[in-house]
Formats: sequence, C-alpha cells, structure tokens
Amino acid sequence: MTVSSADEDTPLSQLNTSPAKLKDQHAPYFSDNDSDDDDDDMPLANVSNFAKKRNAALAQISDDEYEDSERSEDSANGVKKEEDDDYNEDDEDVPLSQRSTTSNNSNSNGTVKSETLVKQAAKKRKVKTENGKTVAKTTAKKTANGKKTTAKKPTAAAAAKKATANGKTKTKAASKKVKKEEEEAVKKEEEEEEEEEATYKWWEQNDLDGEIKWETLEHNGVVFPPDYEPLPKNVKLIYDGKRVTLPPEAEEVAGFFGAMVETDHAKNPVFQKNFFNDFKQVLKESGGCPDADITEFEKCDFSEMFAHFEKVREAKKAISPQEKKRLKKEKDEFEEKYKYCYLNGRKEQVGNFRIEPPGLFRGRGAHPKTGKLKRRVPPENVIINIGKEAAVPEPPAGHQWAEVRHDNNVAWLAMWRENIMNSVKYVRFAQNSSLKGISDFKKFEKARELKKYIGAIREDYRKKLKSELMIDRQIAVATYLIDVFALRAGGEKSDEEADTVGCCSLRYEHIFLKKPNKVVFDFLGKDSIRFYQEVEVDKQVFKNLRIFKKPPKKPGDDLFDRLDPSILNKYFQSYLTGLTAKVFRTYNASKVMQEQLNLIPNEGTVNEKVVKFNAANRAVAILCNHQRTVSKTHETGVQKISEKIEEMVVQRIRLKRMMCQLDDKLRRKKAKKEYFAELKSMTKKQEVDIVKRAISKEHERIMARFKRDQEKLKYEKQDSHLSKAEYNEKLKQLKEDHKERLEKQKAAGQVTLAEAKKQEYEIKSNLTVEKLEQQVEKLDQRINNTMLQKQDKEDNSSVALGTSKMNYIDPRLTVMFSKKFDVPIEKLFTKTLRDKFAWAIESADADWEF
DNA sequence: TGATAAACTTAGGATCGAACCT
DNA sequence: AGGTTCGATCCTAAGTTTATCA
Repeated sequence: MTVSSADEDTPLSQLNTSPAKLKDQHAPYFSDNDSDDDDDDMPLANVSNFAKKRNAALAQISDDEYEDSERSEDSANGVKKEEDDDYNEDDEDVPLSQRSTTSNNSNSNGTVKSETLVKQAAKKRKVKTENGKTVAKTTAKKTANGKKTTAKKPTAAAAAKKATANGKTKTKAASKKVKKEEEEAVKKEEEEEEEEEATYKWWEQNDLDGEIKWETLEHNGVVFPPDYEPLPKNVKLIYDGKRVTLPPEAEEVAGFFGAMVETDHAKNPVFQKNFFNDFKQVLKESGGCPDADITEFEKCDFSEMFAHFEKVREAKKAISPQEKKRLKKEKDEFEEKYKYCYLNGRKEQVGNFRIEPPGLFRGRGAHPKTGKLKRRVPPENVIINIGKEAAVPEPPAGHQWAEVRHDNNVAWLAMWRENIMNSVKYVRFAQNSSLKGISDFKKFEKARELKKYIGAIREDYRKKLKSELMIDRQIAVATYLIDVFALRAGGEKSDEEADTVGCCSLRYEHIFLKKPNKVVFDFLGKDSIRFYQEVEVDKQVFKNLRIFKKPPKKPGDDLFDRLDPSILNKYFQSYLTGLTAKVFRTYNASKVMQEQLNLIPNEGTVNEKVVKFNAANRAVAILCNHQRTVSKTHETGVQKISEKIEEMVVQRIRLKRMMCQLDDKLRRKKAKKEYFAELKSMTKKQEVDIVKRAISKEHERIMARFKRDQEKLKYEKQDSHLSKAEYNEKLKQLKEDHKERLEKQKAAGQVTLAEAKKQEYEIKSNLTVEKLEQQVEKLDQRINNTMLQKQDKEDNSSVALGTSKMNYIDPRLTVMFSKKFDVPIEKLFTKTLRDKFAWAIESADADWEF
C-alpha cells in the first residue's frame, strides 16, 4: 500500500492509515505491519517527472487555493467561475486565456491521449484546458507462470489409472485396504471418464490470445419452458367478490401474482401497479374477461390461486423418494443433449441452456419496473449461433428461429431480447469451459500485471490530487477511492432502473465530510447493497472532496462532474493496456488474500486451518462489500448456540465442585486459583435458570418424540399403540416428572450461597479427581469449539464469502494454501469451483505467489 | 467520435439436496 | 427415520467494458 514518494502535505502514512483502519475493524487477520512490497521500478519516468515538475511549480499555491475555496464556499459564484479561480491562476506552460479557449496547446510532454481525455471530459461539462502527460508505452509482459509447473503434473484421470495399476500389482500380497483403494480408484476413474474425454488443457497451450473464440461449434439449441397449463376449473380469480374466468393467457399472469401474494414483492405498491398494468394489457390482448370488467387491483382476490399453488407445492414435496429419483433421471436424460456442446470438436458444457420462463420481473431494490410481466420467449425471438458446418438444431414444431448465425468472434450459443429492459440474454458456455477458463486466467494475469504499475499509479494520483486541473483532481480522487475502498467504476444509469451508484456516479448526498479528514460514505451500490463506511482519508483527498461539494453543488449533483468510467478507463489504459477500474478490485482482493494467507501459521488441525482460510476470505469479502441479508433463522441459531455453551459451562462448574468435594484442600491451592475461579462466576439463580431451561428443553424433546411415535403407530394401525386413557396417563406422568425436576432445581436455587457451597453431590465411588479433570478437559475442548462456531456464525451472518472466492481471489492462491498447508482442496473449493478452477489446481504449487 | 448496443463479468436470493442431529 | 440446518447450485438481475454504427 505504501507509495514511495515523499510529500510533506500529505504524508505517506495517510494513505496507509485508512485501509488499515478499515481492516482493523473487520478482520482479525490483518497485520499492522504493512510492509512494503510494491514494485516501484516503474517504466513511467516521464509521467512522474512531468507531474513532479508541475507539482513543484504549483506547490505553494495549492494551500492558498484550498483556503480560497473554503472562504468562498457560500459565495454566489457560478461553478465555472469558481473553478477558474481555483485552478487556472498560475500555469507557466499555458496561459489562462489560451486554456479557456483551446484544448490543443500541448507542451513538449503532452500526448494525444491526454487531450482526448480532456475533450471527453468537456462533453460532460464544459472544461477547456490542456493537460500534458506523457504516456510510457508499456508492453504487457506475458507471465508464463502457469506453464512452468503444469507439465509435470499428471491429470486426475491418469493418476487414477496409475493408482489402479499399482493396486493390481500388489493385490497378491495385499491387505484388504489396498484392494479397497483399488476399487475406489476404479470407481473414480469411471466417474471421471466423461471428464477425461472432455478435458482439454488449454493452460498448457502457449497461445491464448487471438480474437477468434472458436473454429467449430456444435450444439443442440435451447430448452423452452413448458406451455402454460390452465388451472383446474375450481380455481378462479375472485374479482369484486365474484369468481371470474380468465382467458388462459391472462390467467397465467394472474397466477404469477397469485403464487407470490405472501412475498414482500406482492406487498410492494410499485410491483402491484406494474403487475396490474401488464395484467390488464394481457387481458385486453386475449379478449378480456367475460364475467367482469377488471379495472381495480384492490378488488382482486388471489386467495384461491395461492391456495392452489401451495397445494401443488406440498404435493411435489410429498412425492416418494423413488418417484423423485425417477423424475430426476428422466429430466437429466432429456437435458443431456442440451447440456453439452462441441467446441473445436471437444465436448464442453453449456451453462444456461434454458430459455428463461415468463414471470413477473423481480427487480432488486427500488426498481421502477419491478412487477412487470416478463413475457414468454417464442423461438421466433431466439437467435442461434453455431458453426457453419454444424447441424442447426430444430426449432420446436411449427416454429422458426429468429436467425441462425455463425459468428465465431463471440462466446454465446443463443440469444434473445427480453422485454423488460430491452436487453439481450445469452446462452453461454459453462463456468468450467475452456473459454471461461481462459478469460478467467487472463483476468487474474492482468491483475497481477497491475502489481508492476500500482506504485507509479499511486504516486501519480497523489500528485494529481493537487493538479490545477479539475479533471485531473477528479481522476486522482476517483482512482484513490477505487484503489483504497474498492469502489466500482459507477456508470450512468437511466431512471428506468434502481438508483444505485459507483465511483463516477457518486452524488453530493452520498458522502459526508467530517473535519479534519473523515468521510462517511453512504450509498446504494450494485444490487442496491448499501455501502456504509466511516473512514479517514488522505488529507488532500478530503480537501478535494470539499471542493467537489462546494456550492452551487447541491444534493442530486454529481460529485465527479467531469468523470465517467470511459474517461477514467482511458486514463488507466495509459499505464497498461487493458487496465480498467474493475482490475483494481481484482488486484486488491487477491493482494489482500495473499497477505492474509501469509499471516496464517502452519499449525493446528485441518479444520482450524480452514477456519483461518475463511477468515482471510472474509477480509476480502468485506473489502469488496459483499453482503447477504441476515437469514431469518440467524438470531435463533445464535441464541441456541449460546444456550448450549451456557449449559456446558454449568456442567463444568459442577464437575469442578465435585472435585472440591472429593478433596476440599483443592480449592485453596494457589496454583488452582484460576481453575476454580469460575465457581464464583455465576449466581446461584443464573445457574439454576440455565439448568431449568435445559430440563425444559429435554422435556419438550421427550414429549414430541412420544407423541410422534404414538401418531405413527396409530397411523400404521399397530396394536401396540396406547389407548386414549393410557396415552393421557403417560402424558400426565411425563409432565409430572418434568415438574418435579424443575421443583428440585427451584429448591436448589433458594438455598443461600453459603449453603450451596456446602451442598453435596452424590458421587459414585469410583470417581476420582483425575477422572473429573479429564472430563473437564474434554468439556473445555467442546466449549471452545462451540464458541468458535458461534463467532464464525456471527462474523459471517451478513458477509457473503462466495462472490470473492468465485470472482476476485486468484484461485492459485487457494491452491497454494491447500498445498502448503496440507488442506485438501475439497475443503476450500466446492465441486463446481474445482471444475471452474481446474487450470489453477493443476498449475499452482505450494510456493505460488500472486 | 460519441451514443448506443452488444458482450461479457459479477451478484444476491431462491431453491435444492445432502449432512447432521437427534 | 424424520426434521432441521446448511452449503451447493440454480437463476437471472445488475454491473462493466468493448464493439459498433450513424
């Protein structure tokens, strides 16, 4: 994180403190010792020199300028004027008069690229200045890292084969164990047979570049959702108290809503309005309702429909396991041909081969179009992309494809346009496909390349923070935010979408400034996930943010009024081709992961190591603001664990008391002071309450089981079930027992502390202090584990680890961890992820570094 | 060359199904 | 064995970036 330049106004430490702060509050695995391992041997001397020079020239005005801006904060100056005042005073290279009228006066260091930037910015708001900046052309050095290690690795299938062979030669003398291993190997091999056939180790190829995506492509098209089946006659929409019949087209739409009346969506007025408008439209298109003129949403009663769908759901659940299995098999067989395709002759998986079924659009957050009808997609709207030589899949009988295309520059098999946002949906290759793998690999290699430039980028933006050009300051601050807080680029959105923002689209109201350098971010990001952070930022960043918020800017206005992602990305490309805002997220995520993993000691059980790995993963997820809504069951789940811990603690206390009872000198031993301290940690009442609660829980379990067993016996018409009288008698008895036990505890709770101390336990004759000690030790272990479990649950309640594991953390880091720490990769990657990241699993070893 | 469309990645929630716990 | 819990997978929305076109 450290930037190597020394700048008196804004010391290095500033840049360091904020991320460190952020880290501290969230994750235990960040080190304070933020050692600098950034690569600073930048090939960008020109940039730096120029920036340095200009900065030196401007150094003394920049503070004044800040003061000016503070003083004139509530002045009635127009924005343009104000900014001219701020930035255009002292420029030895380009006179003010010229700057405000021409954009084409480059100095000796200027390049075309920077002019383009300025021009682009001018589009967003008139800004007429000149920006000189030299771009050092940097060749993307391709890292051949992966290849180095791959060759020596046998494939999984080959390994299995080898194991089999070994097994065979040894069988003679062999133990059952070997035989079993052999069987497993064979089985494994069989399982992987298909895979073997499909496995193409693209990562062992040299040439991954090239704009063409495939040479030949064969596939079987797409699967359409089943046609609509009208509801049974006894299920109707009730309108204004009357059961009405709808044309099937309209009934289907009503049914979509009817199925979700109990959800939050259905209670959302926007959703209701959008649904109802589209419903009325479909009703009109399909001939209207003969029984009533349906005009008011409030008069619609979907309860019959809802009940019907509930029933269907129950029925589905109730299907016998065998039947379920059969249906599943049937489905799989039907889908088999769609699931796979042939890319350059090799079998590869298709991802989403199903055309999305019609339904009500479930937009996230406050989406203006939520609830609108997402219409059924006819084959006539579907474009097929397939190899020239391949057989074109047949459209459903009586239908046509919209078009059949042979475009090998793209990586989709079919596409259609949806009617909500009028955007395009694609059928693509699966995550484990070579094309996806290649682009993943390239993504992470690009992020690793950024390592080499990040030092210079940071150095530059720290200087640019004081630039006399508004656009440069905005670029600098935006880059800072993207780099340090992992913000997304933040493209412009239409008002037909939810109002969410990223860096470039941040508005006045999304940040609050607190002197001297605190910033509170509060806005909705992608998927309307709230980004809330109170952080300290670089002083100059703070000053600039103040300037960006200066009147006449007001709520609703863009903070970065000169910026959009394309301007920013063009700037990034001047360092490294292909460098865009999102690369910073990948880079910082993987960097953090690497650092976190480096802090983990190689000790403890596999499970303990997995827990630590997850903690590192969590640090990354927090950096990326990956959240999930806390589940409804979370609170009770935590409560349950807490109770379990309490109960174990009480048990431990009692064991220790027994020890004292066996040997009453024990308690007074100095060395044991701490050991017995917890005997006083609870009041008698607390202890008794916990025990009573445990008793009650146990009682509930017993009762439930008894009742269930009886029900079952009765249902199976077994004679053994109790008669009504017997049943009640037994029930009564159970209740009595429970009551009695509670009473006993109550009595115990009423004794004074002094009395309690004297209270004696019944101790079995063979029980010794040593045995008790062992029990306590075991209990300690269990309590510890449970507490860890609880902590983990709490920490993860609102953090989603999956997204970063899937998209941001270089999988080779995970593989490195797996190998270095002897943690089976299965503990870290699910089956899906192992397939997706097969390239990483085979190419990284224990000392791989991001 | 700038606006827009297309193409591709990233994202959280719903649903499914296996493991776990009585 | 049955219910519950939890992780994995499915689904598709929502971003970013690149390509295209007037």
